[in-house]
Amino acid sequence: MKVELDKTYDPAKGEAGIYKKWEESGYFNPDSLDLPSDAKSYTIILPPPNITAKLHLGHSAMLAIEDLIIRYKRLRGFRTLWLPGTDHAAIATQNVVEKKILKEQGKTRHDLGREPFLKEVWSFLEKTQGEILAQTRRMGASLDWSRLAFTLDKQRQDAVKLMFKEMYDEGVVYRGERMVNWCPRCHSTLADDEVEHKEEKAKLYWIKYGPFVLATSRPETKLGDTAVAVHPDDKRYQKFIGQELDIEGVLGVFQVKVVADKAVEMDFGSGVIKVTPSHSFIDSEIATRHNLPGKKIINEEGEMMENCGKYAGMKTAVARDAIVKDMQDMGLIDHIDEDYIHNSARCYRCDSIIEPLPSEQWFIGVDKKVGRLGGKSLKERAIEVAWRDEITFTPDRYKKRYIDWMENLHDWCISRQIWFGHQIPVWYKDKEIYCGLEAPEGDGWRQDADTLDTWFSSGMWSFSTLGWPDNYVNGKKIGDLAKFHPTQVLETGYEIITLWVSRMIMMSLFALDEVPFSQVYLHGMVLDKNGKKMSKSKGNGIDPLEMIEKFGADAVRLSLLMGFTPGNDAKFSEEKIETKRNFVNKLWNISRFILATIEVEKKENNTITEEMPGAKTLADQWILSSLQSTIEVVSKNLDEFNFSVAADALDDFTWNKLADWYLEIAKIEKNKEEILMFVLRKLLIIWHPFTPFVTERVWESFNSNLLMVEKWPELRENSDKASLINQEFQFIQEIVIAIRNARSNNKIEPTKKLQAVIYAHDSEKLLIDNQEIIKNIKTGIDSLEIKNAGEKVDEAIYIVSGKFEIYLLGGIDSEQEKSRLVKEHANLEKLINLQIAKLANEEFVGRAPANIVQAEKDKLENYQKEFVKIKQAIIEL
RNA sequence: GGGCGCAUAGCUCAGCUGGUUAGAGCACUUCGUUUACACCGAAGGGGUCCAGGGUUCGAAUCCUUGUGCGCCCACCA
Repeated sequence: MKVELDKTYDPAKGEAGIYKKWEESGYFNPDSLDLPSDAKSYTIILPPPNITAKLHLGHSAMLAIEDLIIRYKRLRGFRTLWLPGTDHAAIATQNVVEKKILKEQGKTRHDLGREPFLKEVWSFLEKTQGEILAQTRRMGASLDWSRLAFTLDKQRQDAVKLMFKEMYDEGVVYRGERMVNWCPRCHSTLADDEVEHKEEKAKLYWIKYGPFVLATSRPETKLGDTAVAVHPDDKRYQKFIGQELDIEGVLGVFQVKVVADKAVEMDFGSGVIKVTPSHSFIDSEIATRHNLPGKKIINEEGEMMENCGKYAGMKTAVARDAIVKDMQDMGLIDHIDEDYIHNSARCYRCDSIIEPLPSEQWFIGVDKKVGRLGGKSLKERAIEVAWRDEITFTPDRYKKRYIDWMENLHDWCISRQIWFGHQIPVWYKDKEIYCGLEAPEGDGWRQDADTLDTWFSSGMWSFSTLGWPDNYVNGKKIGDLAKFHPTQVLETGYEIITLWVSRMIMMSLFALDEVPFSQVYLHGMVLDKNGKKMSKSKGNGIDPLEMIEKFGADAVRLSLLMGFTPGNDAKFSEEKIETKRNFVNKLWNISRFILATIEVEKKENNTITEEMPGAKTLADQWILSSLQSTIEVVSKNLDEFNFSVAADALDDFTWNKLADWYLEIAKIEKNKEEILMFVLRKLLIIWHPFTPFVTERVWESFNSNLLMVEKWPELRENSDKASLINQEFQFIQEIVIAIRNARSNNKIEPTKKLQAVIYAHDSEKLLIDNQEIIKNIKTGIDSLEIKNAGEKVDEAIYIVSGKFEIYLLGGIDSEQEKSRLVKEHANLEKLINLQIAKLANEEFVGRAPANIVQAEKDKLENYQKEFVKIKQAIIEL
């Protein structure tokens, strides 16, 4: 039978059906793959998207890359597992839902209360999670849905509790009163890397402070001052160091001590700073070094506390104005800088100004030496595995960034005063404290109200998804954990190295004493066409679903895979997707043409063979050897994560070699069914990881088995013959292009036939063997004479190169022809002079390798030959 | 303040360990409905590879300085 494909590829027509077919086959699940028992595993755990909103293009890029890797490895015979999941994203989700209920119901979470609020959160996330999973399927992601996980489902809750308890028992998790980043809006602590620093203009107040004048941007914190500090080497203030001073303040006179500390910069301001140990990180450190008391004056609401007299209850910003006014009345303000630029710390989720506060919180001690880590700390082990290349980074510059960041890591504050998340598994009763998986027996126990930082649970993602702790018995991995951990590669965005990658490494080392993955591949950000981050508020985003509907999932995938290099951001536009849609259609039409020329019977494993079909002509040999080297290049670059390079090579083979040349030749030489079929099969297989839908759809038109689990073509060295074949075919191509060029140049009607005489120097046989190609492949030659050499032909268009001479009869436009020859002549003259100069340079001839010098000599010789002939032709014209 | 990245055709980018007349796609010009594809085909125009200096027989490629843009980290009261 003949297979007939539609004239243009319509992605909408088949994508959903194909995805369903894949899913129903069960092959997304590695347990269903038909593999030898010793087949190696290849695992990627999907970075779980936050359930705060539906997916954006960045997620699509991630899915395209990971699905590419997984499909490639599956075709290569690996036991591939790509495990899906979503992230509860504690604080982010809570913020979104808080905004939602405020808008819809006019209520805060406190109006609702903990349980009703959490109910709202769960119904919200059910909806977004559904959207996210649907979008993921639309991209064609071959994820094992049977292992779908959520960072806050029952299994993960159990894992988190146990992890917390084990860390608590080892003393890695501890509770302590420390300075924390406090977001008054979220009413919670934040980790250091959840704080963003934004440059902005503020006022800098120069205030009279006892014998000093000093600068501060936060005069209201004066109420919490317990010292002033100067640099130990500052000559101006030597005599004050160690003194107790009486300072006049808005609430009366108070005492401060003068201390000397190197943290103070002499050149900034007046070189004197007021020290507010309870509301500044730097001041807190100074206070610790000098044993200074702290005085807390701002509460968790961001309000001045009762100990602030008449300012009590005011928000800090209000109190600041009030205090400044009072100080002015008292003559305590020296002057005010109105446009002082400084960095303000803000919450990465709600943009509120961060208030540093002392607070009792839970921490992970990254410097705590741990028995199970061989007496080393989490930090030490996490750095060590990178140095030893137990984990490698692509691009490798991120290894340094990772290590730098790790080395500066402070203890990680993990408790959050929000409701949505893993509640801390600790119970209190009077002075007693209990950490465990369940509430302790007996009355009067009260569970810690706080929840865990979202990165605590996502840090466990590599192994909590694979069945830890159930699959970890007496220090031995069993089940999925044994089969799939450590995973092979973590593919994620570089912006998340510190937040997530590092946490995963520490958590896995602690729980299993092994790395979570052996490679980290980092992709860049998808920017809009002006190079700006896409964001909802800017309205410059592109909705992936809309693009899929318009151009198809394959086109969207290709547009995110090509033109992206590892770790670098890339600009993106709808036009780019459009060009990829065009390519997908080209691939479809190549298939359409081949299938239309061939009788095929739809059957299982349709005539697939590792044996190359016999090549009858040069073109046959050429396309087969090109295919072979393309397979090599694509495989190598996929192995090295150079996805764009791999796709470029495939694109070049498909369009420039197969479609533009071989298919045209097939129309001329005929009887190529076997080779066309062979090439089409291989082509569909190697394109499949990039464009799974269109390839599967073509495949299913003549196969009853699935392309998805086909076998990747074998790699073999291209024979020495390949380079000769290539050279010979290129020779034919040069002649064809030269003839077309001459036609175009002389403005010859496309339908007008020409006569040609070719002097082939020593390649007469080669050209005669391929004369049908030369005559018919868009060259319009009706009679062709080929000889090794011969007489000049009059009244003909003359084309000369180092390798051949062509005379074209029947269409000459003398003017055009002359100007073309003159141009060519001038160009050659330039080249010849360049070569002569090069070869006259004794140092070049003396020092450069002999083969390079010889090549340059040959080049010159060829130029000179052409030059002479062209000169002659111009004269005669 | 410390670190990293980028600078190549109008646009988006390739150019690995230095060696053809520096490439591709889009855009542009001319021509084309020869039945796979106009989401196409053929031919063509377009670049002192950011600037200065250095290494080398030879530099877009290596070193150095500078300029411009972008990012990360730290942070100034």
